[in-house]
Amino acid sequence: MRLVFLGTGDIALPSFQALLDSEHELVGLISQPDKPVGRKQVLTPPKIKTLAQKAGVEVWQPERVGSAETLECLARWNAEVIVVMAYGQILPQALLDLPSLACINLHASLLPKYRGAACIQAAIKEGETHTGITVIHVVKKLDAGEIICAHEIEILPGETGGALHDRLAELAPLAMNDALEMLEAGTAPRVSQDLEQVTYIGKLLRKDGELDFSQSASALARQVCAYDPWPGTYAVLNSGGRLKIFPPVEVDERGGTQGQILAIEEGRILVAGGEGSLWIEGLQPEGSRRLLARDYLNGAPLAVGEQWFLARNT
RNA sequence: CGCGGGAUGGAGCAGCCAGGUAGCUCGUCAGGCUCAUAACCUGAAGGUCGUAGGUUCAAAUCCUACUCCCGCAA
Repeated sequence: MRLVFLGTGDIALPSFQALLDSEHELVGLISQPDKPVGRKQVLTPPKIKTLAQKAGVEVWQPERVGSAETLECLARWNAEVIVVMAYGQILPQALLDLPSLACINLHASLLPKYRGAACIQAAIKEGETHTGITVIHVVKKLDAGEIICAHEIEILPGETGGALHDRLAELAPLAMNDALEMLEAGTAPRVSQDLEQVTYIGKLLRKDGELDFSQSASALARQVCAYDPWPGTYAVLNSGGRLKIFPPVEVDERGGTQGQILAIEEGRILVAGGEGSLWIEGLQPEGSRRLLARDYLNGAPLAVGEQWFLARNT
């Protein structure tokens, strides 16, 4: 089939590569414009753009995907199917109508749960045991289209958002190929999403990584894992300032005053949450680099019983 | 020129403001204690104090420039 790919995020890389390696004719890539990245704000192209250019696939990076030029470009490419994954803009109806067969989206959750941007992290944070890639028809409403197929994987204990992201990236081409085969054969199902089950997850901000120690230790642990490496999690120190917390963390049954140090053993620090407590092993003070709790303790000795993190009453 | 913190033996920090003997908690090594130990005791090794200039009798400390690391914001 004649295909066009819309994607920006790294999670789309394996799927894009799979199309390059396939029998299909990949005629173009639409990706977000190069963006300034990091502290130095260096203008960086999306990796998928570099990959496309190496493979000799035409690339188009519009500011707005609904622009007249973009629609002209797409019309010229004349795709049968448009494949979208982690593109980062809402697609206008005019664009959805262009492909002769379908415009499909690879979404990194088991829809209808976790529509939206931070679906991978949400699945871990909410304590799901499974997640996956869902292939849907793109409609104007975000992630609301009919389902073609879904591939499921188990979320491993203690798995981080980053690790799950990478596994879902590798899973995506399998789901995509299934969907493309069925579309080509004309046997693709169109299953409506159960509206009762719909949840929506917006973009994550750095601020979402703040740990609230009135939450149960298991909820805190899931948050730490889910938000690694982005947006990361931090605790607000009782003395002011922030301390980043990294996985792995371990839940303990012991309880105490929220934010209080209950024990220091084997280079790990046990802090009380709203219910149970959390063993912390990796952390990073402001202005410093990432440390093991063991090393941190050498320079900033903490005592058992000390109120380390701010207790929240909410 | 977006705002801010930092660079001191192998690790994490203090010392800097009010210049004058290199300090703390660990680690390493050796010895001791012990049935034994990651525990305890004793001792030792290990540092051009990020780089380059400047001020001074004297600079980790004050001044200037630079390099690198990090937090926030984007």
